[in-house]
Amino acid sequence: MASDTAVGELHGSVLTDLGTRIVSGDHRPGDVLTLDSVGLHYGVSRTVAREAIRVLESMGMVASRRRVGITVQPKSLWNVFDPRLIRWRLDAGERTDFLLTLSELRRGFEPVAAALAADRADEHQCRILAAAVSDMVMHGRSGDLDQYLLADKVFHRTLLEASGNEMFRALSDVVGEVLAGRTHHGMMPARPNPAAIDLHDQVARAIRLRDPAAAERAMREIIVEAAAAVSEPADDQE
Amino acid sequence: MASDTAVGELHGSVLTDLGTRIVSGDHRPGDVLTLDSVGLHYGVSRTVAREAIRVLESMGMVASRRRVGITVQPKSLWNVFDPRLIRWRLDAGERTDFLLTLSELRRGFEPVAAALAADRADEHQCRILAAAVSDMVMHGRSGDLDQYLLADKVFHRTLLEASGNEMFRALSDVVGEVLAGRTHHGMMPARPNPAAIDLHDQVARAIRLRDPAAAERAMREIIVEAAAAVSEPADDQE
DNA sequence: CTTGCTTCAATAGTCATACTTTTGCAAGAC
DNA sequence: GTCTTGCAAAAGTATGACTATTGAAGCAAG
Repeated sequence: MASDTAVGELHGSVLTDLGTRIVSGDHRPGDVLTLDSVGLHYGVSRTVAREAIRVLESMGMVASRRRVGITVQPKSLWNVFDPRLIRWRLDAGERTDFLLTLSELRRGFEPVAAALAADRADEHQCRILAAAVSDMVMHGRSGDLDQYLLADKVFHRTLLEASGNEMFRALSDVVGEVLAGRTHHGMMPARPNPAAIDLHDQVARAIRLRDPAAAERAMREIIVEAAAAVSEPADDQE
Repeated sequence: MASDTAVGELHGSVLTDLGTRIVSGDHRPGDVLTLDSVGLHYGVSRTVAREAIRVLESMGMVASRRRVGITVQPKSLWNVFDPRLIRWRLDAGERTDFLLTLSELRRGFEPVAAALAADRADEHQCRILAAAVSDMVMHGRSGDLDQYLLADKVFHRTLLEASGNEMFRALSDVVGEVLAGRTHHGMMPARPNPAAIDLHDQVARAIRLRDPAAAERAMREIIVEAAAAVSEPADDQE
């Protein structure tokens, strides 16, 4: 049955499809499914349907009750930090709005992560940060936005790692998505703002010099600069 | 056998017990289970065992592979923002360390949430904030720490709600736990610092006056004050 | 007409079993 | 020593039967 798909992880595909449909508004809060309907729809056994539903339930996206069925839950109950859910929402239509939400989140934690990194980063991490900045300078000059983005991601990921706080580390992908979203949605000047790169350099230096306050301050300015760049997209001022 | 869940939710109790055991180090990363062993251990069918494992897998805590079994994953792969996981870790031995991690997180996002709330809070939320502050004053004077904690929680929860950012809102429970942890671990002076209460008042006022910068600044000072209070526990200076 | 009780049926929850698929490992072939 | 082959362990899937819960309809009493 349904053997045209890669066998061995049926529950996974059902989960992904159901999750995507809920996120995209295909199934709306209050809608009711049943195990049988799910099994029938996807051509899978109840066993598989149950496992997919169980995971969605653990993400707060559905609730299942006897005699009633499986109810899609309101957004306010979702585990919005679940990486899978974040992925689905980025892939769905609300991408731009959601990127804004994630940006606000980033604005909150990244400066603090920088401060912590200034206390805790090791030699190796400091070197990676410096190298990333150097790459940003190079690819910023040449105007290679893809390579620039890559270096930018390495910088921020390393910084969050160096913060020594596992919660911050877990948000690396979020920051990566925000950065990627910016470049891939024309919210980036054709040539990265040298001032922004300089701020990254300041952060890296402050971390190496074990100056939390300076690191936090510079990181905060990075975020401010990014927000400003978004509001006035292609305004060249270099 | 973790009977905190009623019958009819066997998978839930298995899940809770397994999760707790993993968090508490009873099962360590690299350890291998099998569905049969789980089923046997808890006296449940493979179906139920599978569902519990599936959820743990979705939390990044285990990975299951054919012919190998179910492997406990290293901490670095866990979905550390999952509310259930947070609960388990708070209940387990590493409570104090973990509260510190959460405090750092809070230090990051709560000032930003305050700034956003200054833009977005509605009349009703402003009133709740003011009422919470007033309660804090009252119970702070009378020295009723439990009631004080309650008002404090309401304040912060309302503020995060008012931020209008669902990610921040989802962290309400984390902040609540941090606050509760502080009072229940003797990290609180016998009588709350009046300066701290005044800072809460400043935040509430700044939000009502639509002054994001002031709200953010005052909230940041609240966090600083809290950190200072922890480092010098019973040092009365009122 | 309203209230409360009873019955019914829909639906999730659980279990046991049989079968399929993948894959680590060991034994043998070269 | 390296490659191939085959075996068995374990998860993945499917099915059917049974249990438990519960919303709702129907009925009875006030």
